Amino acid sequence: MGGTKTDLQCCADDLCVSSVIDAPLSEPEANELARVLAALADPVRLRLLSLVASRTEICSCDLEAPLAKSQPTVSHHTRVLSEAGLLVGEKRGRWMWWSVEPDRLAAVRKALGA
Amino acid sequence: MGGTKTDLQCCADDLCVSSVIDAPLSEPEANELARVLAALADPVRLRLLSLVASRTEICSCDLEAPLAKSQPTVSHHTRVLSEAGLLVGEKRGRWMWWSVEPDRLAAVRKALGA
DNA sequence: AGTGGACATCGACACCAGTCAATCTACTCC
DNA sequence: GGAGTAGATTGACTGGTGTCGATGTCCACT
Repeated sequence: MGGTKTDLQCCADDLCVSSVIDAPLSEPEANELARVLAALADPVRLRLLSLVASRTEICSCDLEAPLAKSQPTVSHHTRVLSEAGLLVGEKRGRWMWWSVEPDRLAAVRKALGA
Repeated sequence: MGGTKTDLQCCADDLCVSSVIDAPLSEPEANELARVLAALADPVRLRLLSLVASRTEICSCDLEAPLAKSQPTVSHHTRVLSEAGLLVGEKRGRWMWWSVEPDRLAAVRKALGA
């Protein structure tokens, strides 16, 4: 398993060559962009992302209470977000510290029509 | 059933008061944003949206071939996108003409962190 | 009025995604 | 080493979603 950030990127930090409204998307471009958007298209994950961003760094154990979700559920959502490249985790001691990947979110915005 | 664009908008054209990375989202904000993102999080709908944008206006019947989907499936996807406020349809004669709602996409970008 | 075409709706199917209890793994501290 | 804790993983359940054939509805044109 590992950090499967993305296999289908066209360019370095971009999700597609141009934006959705600029030119018809190819199927691979649409698939990859849809993958990242699907990671964002969940209320719990959006709140999780905004919680991480609000502190620049946060531990998994400090997410359960504000999200009102069980530990496996929180672990599931952090995994989805990190596999989408939106979150990066670093294990320090017993704790997992999460921070946002701002470039990735910027790439989504750009793909959605700069 | 009418154009249920959104019931939870905070401001006029915004999906949330500030962006995801600026402050923790409230649950209603997260729900509404997730709804729009879910409409975008499908490869077929992304390609559909980019097809409509590429011609500024397109008829439903001209979407089946490039998308390689059946007529009911195309109808389903246009419905999802229009209920999310991303597409607007106008029936002229026998044909349904679709165009994009650029403000709505801009609101999504803004919600994703200006 | 009747025919044909464009689109919406319905029903059914398969597949995927969110959730949590239970369990496993790995690390810290005594 | 042993106990306790943070987090990942597994398995099962449930609800939602993409897809299409069949059918319904509305419009245009003869």
